[in-house]
Amino acid sequence: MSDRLDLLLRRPVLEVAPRLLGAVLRHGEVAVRLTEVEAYDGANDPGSHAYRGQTPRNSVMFGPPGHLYVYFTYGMHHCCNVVCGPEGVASAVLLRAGEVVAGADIAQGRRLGATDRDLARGPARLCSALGLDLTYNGLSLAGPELLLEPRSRAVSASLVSTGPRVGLRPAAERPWRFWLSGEPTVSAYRPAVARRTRRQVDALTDTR
DNA sequence: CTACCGATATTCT
DNA sequence: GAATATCGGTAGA
Repeated sequence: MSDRLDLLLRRPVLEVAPRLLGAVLRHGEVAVRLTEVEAYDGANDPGSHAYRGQTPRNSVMFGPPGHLYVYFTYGMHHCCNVVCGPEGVASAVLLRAGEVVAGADIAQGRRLGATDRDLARGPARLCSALGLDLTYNGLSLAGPELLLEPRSRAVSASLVSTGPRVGLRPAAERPWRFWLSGEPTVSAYRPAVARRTRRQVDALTDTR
């Protein structure tokens, strides 16, 4: 891993996350410039997969920085994170959205029907556009297959917006989502909502 | 544009 | 059994 990437990813996750805005993640011919990320602070963060300790799914988060943590959710989607902090500290940055800056034809093939703007607009869409799934879990971001190219300097703070994370109930108030202001590829904000259970639906629709 | 909802594996209670 | 770091399709304003 380049010294620059290693030094960056060893910093506290709340410093790393905004500094990844504008960085480029490459997988083969496809490259995405990151426009939206979220910080997850391991054992200190009730919203983190690592909050209750190590499991088979989250074990990569507990390893060294500079690797990709990929998880499978909702029975059909993949999402990916950059593991950061020193080994043993299970913090990570969820890659929520980006702009496809190379290999758009390949990304289109993986995201049939999507407009350019929507190719990587959302964490599962970003994974799909880059062709990332569980077989990439734990892979190094220092190449050759996967390469994370950080900016030499963080984007100006005036271009960065922050707000609550998306889709979380625990610790939803923490403003740990970071995005580039005004970028069209930033995902639509959807607050977590408690959905009715099937039983409640049945009770409401019971005619009797 | 917003709102809702189904699909569905893994983890948690 | 229920919740979940989501998305795409549909309906309606």
